[in-house]
Amino acid sequence: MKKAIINDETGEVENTSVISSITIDCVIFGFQNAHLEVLLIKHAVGIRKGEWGLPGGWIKKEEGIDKAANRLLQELTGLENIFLEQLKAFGNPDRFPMGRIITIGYYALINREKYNVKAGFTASEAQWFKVSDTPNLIYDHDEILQYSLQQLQRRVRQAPIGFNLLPEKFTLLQLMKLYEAILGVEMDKPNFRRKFLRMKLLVDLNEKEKDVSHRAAKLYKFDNQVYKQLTKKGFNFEF
Amino acid sequence: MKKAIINDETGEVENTSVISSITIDCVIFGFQNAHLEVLLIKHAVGIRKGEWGLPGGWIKKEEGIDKAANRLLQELTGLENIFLEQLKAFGNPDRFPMGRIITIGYYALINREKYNVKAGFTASEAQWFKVSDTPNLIYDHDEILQYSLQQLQRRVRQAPIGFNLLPEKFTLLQLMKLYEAILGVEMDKPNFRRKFLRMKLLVDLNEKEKDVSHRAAKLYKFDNQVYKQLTKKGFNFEF
DNA sequence: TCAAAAGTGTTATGATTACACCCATGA
DNA sequence: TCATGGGTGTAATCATAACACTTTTGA
Repeated sequence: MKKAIINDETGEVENTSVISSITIDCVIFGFQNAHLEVLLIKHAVGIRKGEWGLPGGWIKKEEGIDKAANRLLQELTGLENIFLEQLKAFGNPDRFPMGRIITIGYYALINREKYNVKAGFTASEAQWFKVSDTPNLIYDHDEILQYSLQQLQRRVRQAPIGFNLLPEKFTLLQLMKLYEAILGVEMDKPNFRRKFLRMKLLVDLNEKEKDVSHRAAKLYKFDNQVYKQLTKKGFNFEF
Repeated sequence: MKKAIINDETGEVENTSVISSITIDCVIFGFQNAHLEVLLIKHAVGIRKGEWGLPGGWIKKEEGIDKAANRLLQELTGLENIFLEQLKAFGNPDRFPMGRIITIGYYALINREKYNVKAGFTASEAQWFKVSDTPNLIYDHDEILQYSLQQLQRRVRQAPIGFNLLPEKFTLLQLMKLYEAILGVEMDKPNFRRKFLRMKLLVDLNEKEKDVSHRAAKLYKFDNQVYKQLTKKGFNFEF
């Protein structure tokens, strides 16, 4: 993590096994109670102590950038094989006040059910925030978060990446709430279910919800194999 | 340009006013004779002499990355206010054989009518290639080109960026050929014209083609102001 | 029996597709 | 007059949107 390597007050780099002019910052999205959330880190030391920012770190000299982002994510969450995509590089000359550092933004989509089992950070250091209700972030992290949201909204229409935010088994209403939360729109339940079922991307698990105080809904899962077979000539997730 | 700063044989950086671990590489697209083209540079010195690659260069210490990309583009083409967007960072540890250098990819769309007037490079150094018929490129530039094509195909459906490749005045068939070239599909002429005209994005110039050996077509222009007014709730350029 | 969400049905409207066909112009 | 592309018409099909309605379940 950043604090172990850079002196946050002088901006000097204290470890020469990394590339000193580039960092990685990662927007980690989760979905809970029909809300899109983001995992933020509270800075423990330095002049920015107590302020919130995106999790990030350095790239090792012999390490690819995707690999570095995966490593950081694994250090932070304890999870492997997380959905992770690069956003872009952010490089305003004044984005980091103690020196010229370009950062490469990533965003990850995680299934909060898995995350809760073994979080790598204590609650005081890392915390989930609703994306609609985040504190002011350090450096240009607000800009990176903003961009990642737009990117998520674009990508979720091009490919079925949203499923990475859901548990393996989910109901159609959960799926609809997910799209509503990401795209910030309201949808029609009957039309949504027909549209999605017509795509033939969901596998009916012949199971039902349990312990709900209303009619139990069917559970589905997303089958990536089926998707790959169907996706010869592009797919559309417009809503 | 790169050759002025880096020793291509040793990989040593001979200029300390730049960030030595990051470069910029730019895919410049043009459109001519119903073909999508890309501008490549022939390396004049070093061990890669004679091979083709993307135009690129260094980022100055006090310079933002978008600004650096714009500067490079202007040095190369003599044009200002070109459409330019970042692709992403490319950072495989072995992408550049003489050291660990991460590159930030950009792509630009230029109107070839304007470019031909005042090219910054001589014909032996810079040359247009059809994207369907490019030579093997140095380093990871084939990967960057490949990615930029996909990105162009995605972006052209989300926003009317394709117009940057056309002359200011164009016919509907030219526009259709552009979409066909970018997306690699065949389209139906009557349906295309109706669909595009229905969007109300084109301004009828009340002018006609000249010197064509068939019925002269109406000329249109794209009005970005109109687009911005219409684009409150997103637009769709699916074909 | 009520609330809450699951799930089905129906209809109007509009977009898309796949054509056939006529028009204008220079060679 | 022919080739070339410009441009209009039309009908079948499909997707979408809006909303009324029935079903299931636990409290």
